[in-house]
Amino acid sequence: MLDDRKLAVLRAIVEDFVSTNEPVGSKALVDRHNLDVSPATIRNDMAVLEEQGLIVQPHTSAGRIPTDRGYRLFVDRLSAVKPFSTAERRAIETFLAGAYDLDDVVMRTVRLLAQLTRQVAIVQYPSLSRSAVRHVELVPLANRKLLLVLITNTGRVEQRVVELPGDYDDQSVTRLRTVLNSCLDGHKLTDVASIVAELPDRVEPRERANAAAVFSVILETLVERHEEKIVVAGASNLTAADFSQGLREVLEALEEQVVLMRLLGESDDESSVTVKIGAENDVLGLRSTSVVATGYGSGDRALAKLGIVGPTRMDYPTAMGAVRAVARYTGKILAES
Amino acid sequence: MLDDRKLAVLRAIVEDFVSTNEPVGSKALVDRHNLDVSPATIRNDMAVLEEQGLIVQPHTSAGRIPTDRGYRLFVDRLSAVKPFSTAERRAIETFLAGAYDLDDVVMRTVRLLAQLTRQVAIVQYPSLSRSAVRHVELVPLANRKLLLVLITNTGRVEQRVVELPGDYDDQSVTRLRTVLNSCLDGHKLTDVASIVAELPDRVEPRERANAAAVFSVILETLVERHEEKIVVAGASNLTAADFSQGLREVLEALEEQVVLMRLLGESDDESSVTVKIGAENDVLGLRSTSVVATGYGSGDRALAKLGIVGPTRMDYPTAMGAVRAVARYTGKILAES
DNA sequence: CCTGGCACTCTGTGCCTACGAGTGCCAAGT
DNA sequence: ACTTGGCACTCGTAGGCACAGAGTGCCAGG
Repeated sequence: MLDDRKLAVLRAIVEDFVSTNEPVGSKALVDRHNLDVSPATIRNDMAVLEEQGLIVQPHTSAGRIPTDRGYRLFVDRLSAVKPFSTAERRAIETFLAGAYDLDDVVMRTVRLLAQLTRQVAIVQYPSLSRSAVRHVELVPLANRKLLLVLITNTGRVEQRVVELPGDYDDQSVTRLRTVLNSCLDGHKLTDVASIVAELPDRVEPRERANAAAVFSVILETLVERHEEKIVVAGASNLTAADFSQGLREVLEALEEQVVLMRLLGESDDESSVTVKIGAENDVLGLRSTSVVATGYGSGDRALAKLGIVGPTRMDYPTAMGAVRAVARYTGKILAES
Repeated sequence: MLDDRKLAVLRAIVEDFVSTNEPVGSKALVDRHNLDVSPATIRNDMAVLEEQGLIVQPHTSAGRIPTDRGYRLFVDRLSAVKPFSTAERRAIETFLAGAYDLDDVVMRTVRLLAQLTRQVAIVQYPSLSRSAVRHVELVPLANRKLLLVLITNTGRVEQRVVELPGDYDDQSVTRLRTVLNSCLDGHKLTDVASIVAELPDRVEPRERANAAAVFSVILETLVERHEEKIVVAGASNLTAADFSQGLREVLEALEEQVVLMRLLGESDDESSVTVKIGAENDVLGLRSTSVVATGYGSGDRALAKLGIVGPTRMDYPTAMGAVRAVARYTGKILAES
């Protein structure tokens, strides 16, 4: 049904349309690619491709453009991730290596990705739920108030103010700090909930009220407050692709943390680059955009995800190459620090 | 030269143009406002206003639109900040009061401001240089590495990894922590530089190398790293005002921290609302936008600034009212916490 | 100083035509 | 069975033109 030449035609249509942003006709195809057939033959092939729902023509007597399904087939079977040259990879690595703390790593990553792909880049902070506690700190702030600082092995610092039901003295704070550190240190954040549940036994009865307040804030911070932090860069790149009137909706969607989480979160395989095309993103308002994403991490396991958002008319091979390369080197940097 | 009626005409032109986005003609003016004169009279007035550079016509035989100078005069002499109703103020207050830490306060503030004004909102984090040290914490991370955590009285937490030249033991870290806290606690960040300069005398000689590394990072963090953090929200509101092709440049400018700093930073008076119109912002690419900004703080002194960015064609009285109200209540929340 | 009248200058719109790109289909060739 | 050339058909785009409408500037009169 779809022989090799028809697939080649589809590939050519996608490539031409991506680079010119104009519907591509049969004559232009045979000229620009060295297909050894006549335009009429191509037209027949095109008719079949259109019947399959892989391409459409915007209006009668215009060239064809790929549909979401067409892009999907292109990505799955007709294209390969474009690898980066060694020079490019070295540039990426040195740029990221200049970062001096976690915030800076994430910031540099998202900007780099936006610049490389000329799309909107989104990067999720290394996830709380997959990292481990490295240190817990309690800082007396004022009467009946403590600042709780949680430091993870990914260098992330979480802070919350705790309001205590009763007064405290320095000794009790020190004791509590010691208990927390000895019990939580090195444990995965996912296990913290069950550990904290058993902690009250290890605290003197008269201090339990205050301790309980601290414990509940820890749980809130780590468990209930699932909103992972996500940063965005390169929104101005959206103006290049003419979204006619959808631009507003795209910008609005990109400001919603929840939407970004869903965009990144739905992919199953964490180590490879996944592509969601057009309506495959069931986010309203992003029906005409594609998402290229992957997981990244400091070791073998993925800590979080990053990716790009752009028009469905996108240079997928290059975008996938950039996402993969950036994810790899960001993970490397995180592992080293 | 500019009598009362001419000023009233200017005011009417600004108001009409802001609400309709169409050049306003003499006939429409007398209809919509109750000026007891004929259109011809208005035309004469308009000619004078145009001669003064306060209004222009986009093309011959079109209505007039205000120039930057026209808006300037309007803001300075023809309009009053529009106060918010008590209901609105209560809504603002309760919305902000729900925040549970500094990040959340800032996040809520910027979103609120964007929503109230339907413009792009920018909020600067409470400035380091005007707050005081509340606590310094040193956390052993790995061999020859410490995590330095600085906590300010505005609830802001700064973190940096310190690479030490030599090994350390727990005791030396504890001593250093004690010294730092006793010397820096409660001092303004602006004074920290001079205090730190004298600190080496209070450290044992064999620990000076490590201590010096920590001191230099403190200085870097507080002094050299001037990039104050700024958050932006409501970029999608830019699509409502049609910037024709300048949209890309505006979006690009809004992603540059440095540009945002300049936008907010140039106003002298910190307690009142300042307005920069069009080319008064000497930032390239923001020539057709206006900035309405003010300082906000937890007490009598301003800690940082916040404001909005929008097209010069903006409802200034309402925008100024919103900026003032939000600044006031955000400051109040910060003072309470 | 205000007002009504008048001529003038634009822009925007609708309509028509011509043109060109591109297709679909068919009959003929390999 | 597939490919090819030819041909008619469809539509979107661009240019030309006339026309209406909005708005102005100016002038003479109140």
